[in-house]
Amino acid sequence: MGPRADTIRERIISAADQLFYEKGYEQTSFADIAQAVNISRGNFYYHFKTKDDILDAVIDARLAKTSQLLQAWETEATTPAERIRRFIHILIANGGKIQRYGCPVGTLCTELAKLDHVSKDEANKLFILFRRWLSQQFTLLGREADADDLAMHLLARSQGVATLATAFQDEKFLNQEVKQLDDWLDQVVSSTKQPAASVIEN
Amino acid sequence: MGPRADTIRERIISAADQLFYEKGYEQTSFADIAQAVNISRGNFYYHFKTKDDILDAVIDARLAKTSQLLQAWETEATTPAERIRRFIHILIANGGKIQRYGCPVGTLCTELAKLDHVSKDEANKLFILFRRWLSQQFTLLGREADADDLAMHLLARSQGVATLATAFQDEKFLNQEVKQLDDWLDQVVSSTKQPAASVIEN
DNA sequence: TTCGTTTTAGGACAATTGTCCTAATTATTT
DNA sequence: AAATAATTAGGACAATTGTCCTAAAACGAA
Repeated sequence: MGPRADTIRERIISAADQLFYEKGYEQTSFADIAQAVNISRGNFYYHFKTKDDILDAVIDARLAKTSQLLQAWETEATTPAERIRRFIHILIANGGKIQRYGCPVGTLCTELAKLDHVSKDEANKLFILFRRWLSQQFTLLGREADADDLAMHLLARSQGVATLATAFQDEKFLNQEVKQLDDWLDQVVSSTKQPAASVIEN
Repeated sequence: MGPRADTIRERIISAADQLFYEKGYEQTSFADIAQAVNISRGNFYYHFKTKDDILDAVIDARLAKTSQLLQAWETEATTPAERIRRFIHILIANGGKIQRYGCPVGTLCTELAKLDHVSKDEANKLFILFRRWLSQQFTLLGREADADDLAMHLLARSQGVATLATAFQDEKFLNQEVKQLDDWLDQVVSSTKQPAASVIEN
């Protein structure tokens, strides 16, 4: 495959990734991507046969990047609560882009669902990735019983905040909701008897 | 305006409304709408000059329909808490469609935001309509201080549930989250001193 | 250099897009 | 019945879409 770090193929994927996010998948044309990468539209076919192929490559890239991010959080943050908080705070870290373009995961999945696109399940894997990871963190927190429910709940809350932040472009609201999520997490932590790590009995 | 109940104009708006919801605005063509209404593509121009004109008409129709719905809730439900609960439960009432196409308000606003469409502010009025109405109900509940925050919070929660319900097609999750919203509302009510409405005793 | 492979640019292709015009057909009024 | 207005169908229009072909250029190995 591509050992070199900056192959044309990777530059195409990177440009498509950004454009799909900012303009949406259907609204982004071959011409748009070609222009962004500075290659001719004809040459495009050499690297990707169809537009769907690009989409799949972009989703794969996002999956890899997300996987990497989650892994980094695991090494950077020592406690599961801290890790979950990292997730919550991407709402602020990416606040500017979210206010302009929404959540990259949610908006893509919603668009593909409406199109009934063949790759919609592939895109949903991005959600699944976060879901599994969050679920795992809640389990480590000692909430194995409802870890997945908590993960889904947090995912939903984040999605909702992102959607309204896009519509209203309201940074105060965004910060407010993040604070509430922080409080919610604190409550989950404090209402849990004992972290499961290194604990013998439940 | 149109006194007759089933003019071609209204049938166009109705068909466009549905198609915009199911396929998205950009992904819906003149041909799609013309076929749904069973008129020729050429004739279309007589009723609407541009596609943007249809969008504006659809948004206006949705605003009117939403306004009517909220007003109906006000007469059907006597207490503000009951009215807010009506809002929460559209997630279940429209559950099937939401799982397939997402929330009609959220998905339209997000799409228009990404397109940076001229009518995006017009579409956002749908959100504003709900926001104001919910805020008013929370005020009646006796929460004038944070009524708007509560309204935004509830809006966000609903949007998030809708987005994940679309991605995961999970009815159990949807019902679960609605129950949590119900509980949340109960808590808001019980933590409030006195309803402001003309009630003598609670 | 010469050969063979990789990569490129340019354009053809049919289909579809939103928009717009015109001639014919209805419907309404006189 | 005649005249006027409202509504329609059909198609033209240029632009853009995703896809695909081919000939030239760039490259690397011999």
